[in-house]
Amino acid sequence: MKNKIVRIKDIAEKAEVSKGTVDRVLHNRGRVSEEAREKVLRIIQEMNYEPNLIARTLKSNKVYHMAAIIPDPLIDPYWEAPKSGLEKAEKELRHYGISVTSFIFNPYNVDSFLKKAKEATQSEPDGILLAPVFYREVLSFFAQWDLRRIPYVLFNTQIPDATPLSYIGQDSYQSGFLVAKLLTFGLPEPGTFLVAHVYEDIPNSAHLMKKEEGFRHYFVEKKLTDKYQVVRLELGNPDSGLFTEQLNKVRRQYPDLKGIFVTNSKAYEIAFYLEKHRTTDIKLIGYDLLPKNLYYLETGIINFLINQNPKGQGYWGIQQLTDFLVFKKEIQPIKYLPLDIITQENLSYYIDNEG
Amino acid sequence: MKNKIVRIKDIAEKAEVSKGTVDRVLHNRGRVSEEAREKVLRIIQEMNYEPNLIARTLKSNKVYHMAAIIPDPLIDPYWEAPKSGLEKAEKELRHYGISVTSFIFNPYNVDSFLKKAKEATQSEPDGILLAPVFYREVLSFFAQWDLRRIPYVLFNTQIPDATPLSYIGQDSYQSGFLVAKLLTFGLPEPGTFLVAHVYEDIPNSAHLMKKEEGFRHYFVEKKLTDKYQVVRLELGNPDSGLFTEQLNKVRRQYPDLKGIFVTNSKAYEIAFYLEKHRTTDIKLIGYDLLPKNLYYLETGIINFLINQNPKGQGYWGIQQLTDFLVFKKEIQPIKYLPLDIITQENLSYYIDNEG
DNA sequence: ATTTAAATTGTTTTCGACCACATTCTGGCC
DNA sequence: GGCCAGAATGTGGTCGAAAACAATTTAAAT
Repeated sequence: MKNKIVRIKDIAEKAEVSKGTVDRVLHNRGRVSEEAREKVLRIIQEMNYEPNLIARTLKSNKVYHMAAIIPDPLIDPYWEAPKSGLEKAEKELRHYGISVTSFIFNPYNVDSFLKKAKEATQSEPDGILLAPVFYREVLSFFAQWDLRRIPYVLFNTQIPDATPLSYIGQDSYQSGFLVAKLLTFGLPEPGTFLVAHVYEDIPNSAHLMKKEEGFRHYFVEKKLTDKYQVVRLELGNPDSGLFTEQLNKVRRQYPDLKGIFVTNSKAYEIAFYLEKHRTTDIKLIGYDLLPKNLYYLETGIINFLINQNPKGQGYWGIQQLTDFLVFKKEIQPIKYLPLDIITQENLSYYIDNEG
Repeated sequence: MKNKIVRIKDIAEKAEVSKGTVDRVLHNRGRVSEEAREKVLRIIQEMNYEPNLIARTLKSNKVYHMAAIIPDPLIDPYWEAPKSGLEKAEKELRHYGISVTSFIFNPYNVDSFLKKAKEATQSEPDGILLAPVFYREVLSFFAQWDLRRIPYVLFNTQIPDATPLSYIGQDSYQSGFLVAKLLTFGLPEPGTFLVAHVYEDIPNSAHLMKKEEGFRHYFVEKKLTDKYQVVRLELGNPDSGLFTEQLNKVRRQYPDLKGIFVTNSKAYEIAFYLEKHRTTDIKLIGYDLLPKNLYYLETGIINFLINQNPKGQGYWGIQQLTDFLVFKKEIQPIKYLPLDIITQENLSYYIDNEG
């Protein structure tokens, strides 16, 4: 009953070979006779051997350098969370020889991205964690890294034509689908919904389009297209007068506006507008637990937020790279994080909690 | 770049003593001259030494026996998840010398619980994980364990008069509060809500009362008591005819019944009833991602489920005990798990995912 | 049959913390 | 000076996996 822990030595004894031979079989190195190989493999199966990761990492105290290429949190506060997540992972994994260097670029400036991605590549890292916000520009780097056999993990934005070690983030399509459900839940009368893209480079943001697609598809699938109408709006810089004017126009044009779906983390900009215009009958759903969003969630202007768990994305990104490089585990190519539905009432359990 | 990892040997060299002396200083054992002690302590500070946990746990191959006292999954399928969670933790932590023995009792039989709890205590475990479903009976065990200095972690049910190492689970009050929000979200007309306790020993289930309390309090706090009415019902064995009769009676009595809140994982029993009676205008919210619940979530009879993350509760319970016993970490006395809101559209990301 | 290279298998050290054991040092006493 | 207790300090083996290194066996060539 008491399954004692099986060591290489135990296998060696049972197979009547030396531990050197077992080691060679385990790692497919050196030369081993077919006979010995089979016997050892059989006994490994039988005894259900699992290598002791503690001992393994103690021995090979190699240092793994990882490069994290992420946008500047000072420019867009959304990126604070992934950064703190990867820092948390680095701290936990330091004893496994993990060291992370951040390369921080301006998310509104392609050249800044190119420069930092180049620097990161030149630092010859053992692994790369990347938020690929510039769809077109990132492709040539993928080619380089593939060539140099540097594993890279993407997060936040899913890129169709890439074969990263892993993608970590949400299923954008499904998240739009979910938002549609929440906005229509319990609504008796027909009306109009607005999909708002706030201050984004839309052609370069495939994931935002996926969200809209999922949103719209909900109405088709549930046969609600007669009852509800969906319109879209691309909003510019929130600090400009144009922003307000665009929203005014939409409200005039669709007096039966029932809800707004903000596809990125800037729901607070719309909430600010709604508050100023004392509009309380329009439901508002957006993404991410930024302080400004939380403020409007508390006041009730934002009804729900979808938590993209950005901290977790940074954290799991480093974890995945470590699992691959250090522990040689199988990596799932897509790690979808859950679509957490956040409201005033369950908010506190998602803040500064969870890996 | 001076990130070289500091070892005991490095400190010994710098302090011009042997590593034995450094060890004695670190662990306050044996005798060390005041002079040497101070010098070593100073250098430990200077070099910012942190012991290598990997090496430490490799050496000390002590085995920690943990006892998990949990209800029988064959009697109530809810308990499968915690069991699989703690098994997952055991597997991950086996190399740290963690071994878990389960003591499984019948959740509808006090004597069975007493017997198993006694057995567990007699096995002299290094730590205990417990689902304290019998409020009164468990108290004397707490006293025993406190006396014997056996750390115990509670999960699922919070017990007011206990000082466990840690409680893991949800805030029951807040979860009822959240359900009220969801049931009333977007509802224009007034109506009645039913709090249904299905087949439970209510006086002994303080956490279910907490849920009801939170639920009712929502209406008070939001000043909705004029608009909505809340009634409660304690239902017996779902297999009996009485069960159906009770529900029939409630529906006759409150024709404006708008929603039902099932306080435990047995929402599927009510869903079965609603389906049979072709009732589609009553919203239904319950707990936990049991297969039967998921079936009715898919068909739309259950609108939302609150995920209590029972697998995570088992998992984190063992993790907390390990952090305490093996890694000597500080343990937070309450670890509230998030109140995950589950609907058809985000369900898949919560199933068989996550630790 | 002897030599030799190749193929196979065995042995030993290393990683860092820990701990039992061994050794050296100090001061007090005859 | 010599002896000894007790205080202070040093040494070396252990954990399991890994990998460098050493030794042995096999098969082919002369």
